[in-house]
Amino acid sequence: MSMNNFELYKVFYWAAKTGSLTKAAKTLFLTQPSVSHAIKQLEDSFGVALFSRNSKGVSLTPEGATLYSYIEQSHILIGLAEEKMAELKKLDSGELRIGGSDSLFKHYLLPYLEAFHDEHPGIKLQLIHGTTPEIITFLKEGRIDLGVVRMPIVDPQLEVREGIQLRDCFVAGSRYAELKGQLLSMEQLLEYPIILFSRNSRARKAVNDLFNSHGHDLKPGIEVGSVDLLIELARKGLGISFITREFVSRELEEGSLFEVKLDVKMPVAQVGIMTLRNIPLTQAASEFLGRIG
Amino acid sequence: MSMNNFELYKVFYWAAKTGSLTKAAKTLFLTQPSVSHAIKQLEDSFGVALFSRNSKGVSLTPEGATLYSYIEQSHILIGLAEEKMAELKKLDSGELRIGGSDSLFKHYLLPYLEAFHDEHPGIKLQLIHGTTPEIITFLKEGRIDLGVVRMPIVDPQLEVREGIQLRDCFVAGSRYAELKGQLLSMEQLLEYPIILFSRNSRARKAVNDLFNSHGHDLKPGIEVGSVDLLIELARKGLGISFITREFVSRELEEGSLFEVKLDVKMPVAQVGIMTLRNIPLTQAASEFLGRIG
DNA sequence: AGGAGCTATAGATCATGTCTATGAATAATT
DNA sequence: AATTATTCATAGACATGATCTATAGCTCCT
Repeated sequence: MSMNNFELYKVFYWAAKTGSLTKAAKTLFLTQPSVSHAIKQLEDSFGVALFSRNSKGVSLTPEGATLYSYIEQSHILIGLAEEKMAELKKLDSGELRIGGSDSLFKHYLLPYLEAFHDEHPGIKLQLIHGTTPEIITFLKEGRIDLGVVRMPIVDPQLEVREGIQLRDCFVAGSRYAELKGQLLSMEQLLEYPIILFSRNSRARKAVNDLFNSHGHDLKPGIEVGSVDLLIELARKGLGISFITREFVSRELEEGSLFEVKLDVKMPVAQVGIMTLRNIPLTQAASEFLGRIG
Repeated sequence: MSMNNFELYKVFYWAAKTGSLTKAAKTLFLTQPSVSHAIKQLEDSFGVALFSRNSKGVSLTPEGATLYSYIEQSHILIGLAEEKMAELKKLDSGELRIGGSDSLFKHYLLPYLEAFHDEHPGIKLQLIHGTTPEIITFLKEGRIDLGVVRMPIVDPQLEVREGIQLRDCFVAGSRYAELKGQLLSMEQLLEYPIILFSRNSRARKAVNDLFNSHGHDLKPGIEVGSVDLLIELARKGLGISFITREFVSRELEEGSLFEVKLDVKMPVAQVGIMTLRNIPLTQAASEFLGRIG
């Protein structure tokens, strides 16, 4: 296995393509003797003449033509590769794969995603939703570039940046207008029907723990599976929803919902943006990260 | 247009393929720092990380994987090219294109062609027949590697090697047995029906000139278009054939034909093997030339 | 804690690619 | 026919840059 210096093939390519060692030299910003020497090296290594030299340049011998048919392809591929890398660098292509919960996508990331997409329409966006442990698995398997979940995350393989702070709260609609401005105790609150996000969500666990630690048991009247439904049901007056305040900021502003304040401090949750420690980010991911931070 | 040193891609290929800079270094007979440095150059040139370094080697980033998909192809092509060149050198493949007359192919080149083909069955043989000027044109157009014709050839672009000497003569079959061993004059010969090769052949022109220079006119009783027919008709007794002696050596030996001797010196023709001056020969052609010479 | 992997970094070295200068051949000028 | 302008080849000097040695840092495993 001899294996020539690949650089020689670049010289050969241009010599063959231009039909002139002099022109090849100019193309490659070399001198003509350098090109002459490079071609000679190739010819010596193969023991075969690649060009016939005539008075107005060079032309390929049959063997040279055979070689060229391979090298041309090869050269084109490298050219494409270099173009592609430039594209990736300029964020004209590539992809950005983010894992998280649908509600975080919608209520937290959406504006960033929109801006990013506007600026880099060539980047394919992929949003993968799942639970926090699922997201972590995806990240470790290399299926996503970023994970966006609620803190705390403790995993030595992960590097976690802090995102927005989420403050959970109870909200109600006009049906319970009498509670507006009041400060309720847990007991008082528990007399109303409560709407909670279902299952294994971190927010749900946090609020249950909070009530338990005060000797109460928070049992929902209604359990739903989406943040949108939490909002909708609260507006319709079916109960008091436990929800992340940032997700209902619009409704709170326009007055279709108001916060039901408790006399205990509500838990604060950090959004964490996870990446794999020591694994380089893609261009797209690092650009996107810069925007969130 | 920046254009990296292609040699870097060779290093990148092996680093990606082996998943280890150390292994790549061993493959390339380099040291690990050299490989590390080469990869760094590539990464700097693209402004993108190509590998993530972990404790047991390296693995491609998405950008690195993109690059690899191109470089792998490119590398494979160069590998194929180098294999192909080795094949051409070893005469395991390639082609040999010879121009000439059918009779020269059959009666002069055939044994060489057979031997060459036996030894190098991978070489595709191509025989192109035509008149001398046609052969010369083919040669200059690069459609054949060698031309085999009768001398003299005068063309500054051509390099001519001498091949076998051809001595033309008249031959007859048993029908004219009385002429065997005799020395005829031109007048005497002209009383017999003469069989000549037709038209614009060089041999025909030579013999006509010979007779003209002695004040005679050689008019054929029969004109044929192939050497085989010249032989066949003479054997069948339809006349006396003018033919190249080397083409009927078998018949002369076995006695089915005998030479009709004239009292004038018969012209001698050299076979010339033409190649283009200053144009390198293919491996196959130069090997073949060595055998003829 | 120690060892055995791995890669990164710094700096010295030296080989290799590149240059200059020149020659030789051919073709187009004059 | 002599001149000029191309082309590529060759030789030798030079310097760039690839490669090496030595070392450090990190992670994993015993």
